[in-house]
Amino acid sequence: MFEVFEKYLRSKTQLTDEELEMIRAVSISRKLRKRQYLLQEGDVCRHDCFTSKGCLRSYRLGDDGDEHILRFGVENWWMADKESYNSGEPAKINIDALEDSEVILFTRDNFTMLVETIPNLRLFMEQLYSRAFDVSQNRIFTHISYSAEEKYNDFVKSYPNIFNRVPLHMIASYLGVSRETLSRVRNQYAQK
Amino acid sequence: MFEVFEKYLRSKTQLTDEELEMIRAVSISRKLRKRQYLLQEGDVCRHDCFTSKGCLRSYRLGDDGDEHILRFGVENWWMADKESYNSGEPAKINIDALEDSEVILFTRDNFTMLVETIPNLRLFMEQLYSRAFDVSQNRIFTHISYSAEEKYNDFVKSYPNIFNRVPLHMIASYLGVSRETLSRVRNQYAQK
DNA sequence: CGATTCTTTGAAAACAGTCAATCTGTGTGG
DNA sequence: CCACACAGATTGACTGTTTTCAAAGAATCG
Repeated sequence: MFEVFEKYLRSKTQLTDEELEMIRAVSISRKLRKRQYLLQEGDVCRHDCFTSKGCLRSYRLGDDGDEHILRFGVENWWMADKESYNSGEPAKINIDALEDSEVILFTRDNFTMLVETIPNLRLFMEQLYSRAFDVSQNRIFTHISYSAEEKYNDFVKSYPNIFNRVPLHMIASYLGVSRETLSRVRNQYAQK
Repeated sequence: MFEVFEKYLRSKTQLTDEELEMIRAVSISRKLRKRQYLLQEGDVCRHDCFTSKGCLRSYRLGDDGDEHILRFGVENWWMADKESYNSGEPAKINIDALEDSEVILFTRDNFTMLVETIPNLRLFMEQLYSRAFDVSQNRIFTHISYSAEEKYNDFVKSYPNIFNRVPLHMIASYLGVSRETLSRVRNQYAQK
């Protein structure tokens, strides 16, 4: 299971075999069944999670009690509640598997040790964080300026591999519109 | 003008006098008149900007041509188009002053030199970035799960110092609702 | 096949946006 | 000091979009 992660790292970084072995040594491989939790609200997020196979999502419950999907994560995506992971506070979000999945986990202590020992890994992770931030900022822009239809089209364009893989009502949740609205938006769009 | 920034750093970090002097040496102090641009769409964002006095905003134009406010920045807040700053690509956003302001600027090269030389500064900036990311993620949650009224109340609660300082129609833009809707929402709320 | 999950559709209600007019306060120039 | 312009906020009437509720039609899975 580590092979996928190793391939990912080799394609994105210039790590040596020794460094990769060091990473492997502290990695934790896990299988997740569909619908299985990786993190539950109230627990502390103790791991950063790389998805080597399958599909995860993170979501948070609203006051009304329904699920609002924050992110999806497929192969080669990272997933964690960074807020809880960094602060040690209980997580406000849940993470679960939408498909049978395989993940690589790292405890915070181990991962901190790795980035402090391996400069190229630190560099890579910093690039990753700043791109994650940019993505987040761009998503805010879509929310304050796009209509439901524009948000859907943008999503399909940006994440074709996710959109044809997760149920539509979850995309609706991710976009912040009702499933009925998204269904209508999409069918009107198909007619054009 | 550097004093405000120095005070900020002293309160948040354990930097030595030598380190602070090193930072000061590469800092650029600028005054901005109200309505003056710090960054215009299409230009490359060459500086990270600390606001020591006044109020800035960043915004991006929609296809329709109107302004969508991404962030406000008052005293002790940082402001930049990180995407352009890191990539060297032209900025998609604008930054301008809502009040006569004073800012401290750092070029990317200088700031990189600083964080690589001063471990405590690096640590502090990393904490800053991760909190900025958390804030960003939480804002996405408000956009997918809150109504206009809830978004307004949340904003007032989270940023009391900004809400009583910038025009209402800009808060509306920030929240992604029309100024008329926000005006109504707020007056209904006042009646309770 | 039966159960569950997912998607679609219709009709009504709630919500938010647009357009236009008015009101308010502020500041500038004569 | 006044008149005027200007930016900001509010209100009303109307339109359009989105949600909600309810039902029914696909698709999937054990």
